[in-house]
Amino acid sequence: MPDQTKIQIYHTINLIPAGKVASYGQIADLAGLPGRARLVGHYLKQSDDAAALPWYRVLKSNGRIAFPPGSDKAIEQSACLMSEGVVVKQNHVAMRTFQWQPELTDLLYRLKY
DNA sequence: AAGCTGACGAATG
DNA sequence: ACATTCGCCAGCT
Repeated sequence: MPDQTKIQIYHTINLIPAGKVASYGQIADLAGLPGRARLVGHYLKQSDDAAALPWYRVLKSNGRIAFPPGSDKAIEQSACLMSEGVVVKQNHVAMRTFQWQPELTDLLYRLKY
């Protein structure tokens, strides 16, 4: 039996739309695991591309990339985000404009009608 | 068993 | 914007 919480977390990460980002804590919350941000990082690390997850869309709550500036991973993540239209400057993203907001976007969509 | 280490977060100075 | 402190807890010494 696979770990249920791990599945929940992977599933939630898969819901992040291209061109948007989410924080580790946000993923934990949406997966029903409030306060477990570190667990998200933990499972994301061990996943190692077998799951084809959009790991690069997950950032720290303050918009910073979780890797040291200039590191291979940081550069890779930055490149992936830029290719989706997310503006990355000095290892950080403007959460105000790029953070995924599920329920709010849902509301805006309904309000069109 | 006890301590440390994290792809973290929020609050505080 | 940066550092510190504390909360969090699965996995490894």
